[in-house]
Amino acid sequence: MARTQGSHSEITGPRIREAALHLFAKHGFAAVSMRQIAGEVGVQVGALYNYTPDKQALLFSLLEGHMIDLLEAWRSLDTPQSPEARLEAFVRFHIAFHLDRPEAVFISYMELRNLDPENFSRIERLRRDYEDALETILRDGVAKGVFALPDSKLTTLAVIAMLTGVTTWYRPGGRLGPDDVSRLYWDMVRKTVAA
Amino acid sequence: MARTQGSHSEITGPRIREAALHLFAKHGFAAVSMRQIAGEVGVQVGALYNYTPDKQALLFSLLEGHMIDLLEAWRSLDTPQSPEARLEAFVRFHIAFHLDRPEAVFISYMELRNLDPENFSRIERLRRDYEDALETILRDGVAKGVFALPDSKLTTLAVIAMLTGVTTWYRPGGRLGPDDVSRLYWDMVRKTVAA
DNA sequence: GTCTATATGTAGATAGAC
DNA sequence: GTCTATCTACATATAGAC
Repeated sequence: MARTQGSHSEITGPRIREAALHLFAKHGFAAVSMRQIAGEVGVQVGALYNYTPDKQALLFSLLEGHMIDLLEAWRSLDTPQSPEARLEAFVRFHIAFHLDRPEAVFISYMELRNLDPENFSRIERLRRDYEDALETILRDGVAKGVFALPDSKLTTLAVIAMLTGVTTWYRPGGRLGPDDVSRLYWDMVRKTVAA
Repeated sequence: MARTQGSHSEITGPRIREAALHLFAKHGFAAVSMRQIAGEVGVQVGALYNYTPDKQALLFSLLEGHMIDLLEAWRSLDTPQSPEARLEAFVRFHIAFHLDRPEAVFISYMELRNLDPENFSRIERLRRDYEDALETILRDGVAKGVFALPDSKLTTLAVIAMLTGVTTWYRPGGRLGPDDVSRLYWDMVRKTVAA
């Protein structure tokens, strides 16, 4: 799908990122060629290098963008006071955010090993920041006596794994809608941490 | 690391599978070349094709072997009568089995999309068999009134996601040993399904 | 900013000697 | 059963014209 020559800087950049996100999610970073990405966008392969220095930087930028979006979205949310209400807000936020961008979630878990070491560290730092948000809620609830958990770090990781797992089976138009899913997961989390 | 010529059929096959498992887990299927696998084993690349018709078949065989091992191990376990005891047995089994072979677990989740469609279906069928084992326990507990869950399929998937998540952070010699981990996860699962 | 052409390397898989 | 040599295809990335 080659395109006639011309300058399209404002739209080509985002389209490259979208195409890369889509293809990386479907086939995996290593299995996707720059030519495939170019083909999906409708440009020739050389044009991609006006927008990214190399393939690795393109992957990193997608993963970093996703983590920054996640943290920003959570921080800009008006969170309630009580630990229970804050935990419920976190559960519902996490599910809604993740169901909204399954491809970004997918590559953010799957393609970590294709990052070079420095890029990997940066993503891990962002991930830890997000985990800390949940752990803080849990610790606070324990301190106030409304939650009971033997190990706040392990519970944090277990809850996030459980919630993120929703993206492996959820399909729009399926038996359960997003609100059903949020409610059911919140039920489970609530019981898990209950005092 | 080339090796002098000679016949080693009894040992080369397993060593190829080990090397492939290790390299696929570390770098990803698509990022690993047949030459790398041969190098790790200490043979030349042509020799690999005495043991697998192609790279795809090698991946499938690793994933299928893992799922069959998992199902066999669970089925050969003497499971108790009561739903609570059976659920506890499942949780402890799942964690012990998964902590024992982190690389096979890892590629079994990460490399599904690199299977061709028919191979993918076969692995999915085995995975569903395993999920059914847990769902049967949960349904039984609900019928007997000892568990309360709004949706046995969703709870099945949530519990498996939570338990399998242990492989993403567990490291031998870390703060928590395998028995600690099993106990803590069992605590969480028990509360989640409690009536 | 995009194109075409290309440099350079490496991939999966096979053939035939030993 | 393994080796060496090779076929064919495709990879990332760059140079220079438009």
